[in-house]
Amino acid sequence: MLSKKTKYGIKALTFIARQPERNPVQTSEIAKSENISLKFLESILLILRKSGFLGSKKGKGGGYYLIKEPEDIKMTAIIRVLEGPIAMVPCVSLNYYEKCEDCPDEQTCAVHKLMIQVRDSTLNVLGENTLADLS
Amino acid sequence: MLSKKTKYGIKALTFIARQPERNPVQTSEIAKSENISLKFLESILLILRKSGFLGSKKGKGGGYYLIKEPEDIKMTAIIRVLEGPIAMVPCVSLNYYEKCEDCPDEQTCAVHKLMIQVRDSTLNVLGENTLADLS
DNA sequence: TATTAACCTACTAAATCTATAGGATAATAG
DNA sequence: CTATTATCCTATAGATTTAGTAGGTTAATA
Repeated sequence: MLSKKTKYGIKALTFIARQPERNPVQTSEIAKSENISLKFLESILLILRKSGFLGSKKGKGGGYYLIKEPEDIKMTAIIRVLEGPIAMVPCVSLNYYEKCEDCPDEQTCAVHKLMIQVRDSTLNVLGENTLADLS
Repeated sequence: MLSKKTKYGIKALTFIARQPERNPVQTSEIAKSENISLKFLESILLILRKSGFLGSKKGKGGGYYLIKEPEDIKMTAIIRVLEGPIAMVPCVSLNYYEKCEDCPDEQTCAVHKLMIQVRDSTLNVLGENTLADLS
């Protein structure tokens, strides 16, 4: 299941991407429009800024704005930052690999084999979609 | 992320499916071989029996056995029983649908559109794989 | 100088996950 | 009939994660 953090993050990014001008959008505006808790959204946008998706401006007329073009932001990148691994088991994760404690041999593990297929098909979808496709 | 419950369940089912004879396999044997807590595994196999994947026999020589042929057991069915919805958001789940509280209109929701694609590609993989493919 | 809005840290309530405990039930062996 | 075996069932507990709240600091603008 996708966490609310990730869900809200994607919604916020598409909201910002939809703006006609590249003017900064305030957190409160997004929170109100998308029915998201203001404080929770603040923390999410902060993560997205720190990880290079957003720029920010303080004070009146401030807010968050996209740093890159929407078509250059893949959904894989957003989800990896907010949700973590895309794979359903750590032992098939490309970016967050971890060995399974219980599993003596990955190569012969049934779950491993299956989850590689799931990962690849998911990566395919998320890699082909950009923020521009969602806006 | 896949829960350990689901992971162990799949491992146990493939273990049972791999048996040369259709003789019952004891929980303790699976637990030992697959490094799974015995009591935890007991509860998992119980679920799998109650949901129609396994039959059981008590007493000496007892254990669990497959009711259907491995090639007739799709991974979608197993995962839905152990993990719940395959979709990443409830609002695109086919078997566990729920409306999102925050979302006024599903049809225009960016997350919704994206997650339908992810769901379909995942369903495709899990629907084409059966227990026989993993054994 | 006042206002605005991002920035930052810490905390908390609730839910979920991963088991564990302790026994009840039913089948088989002797 | 009795002991043994292995499934069956309920309750509970510790750990982790999630989703959010509280309360303030910093920096830009008017």
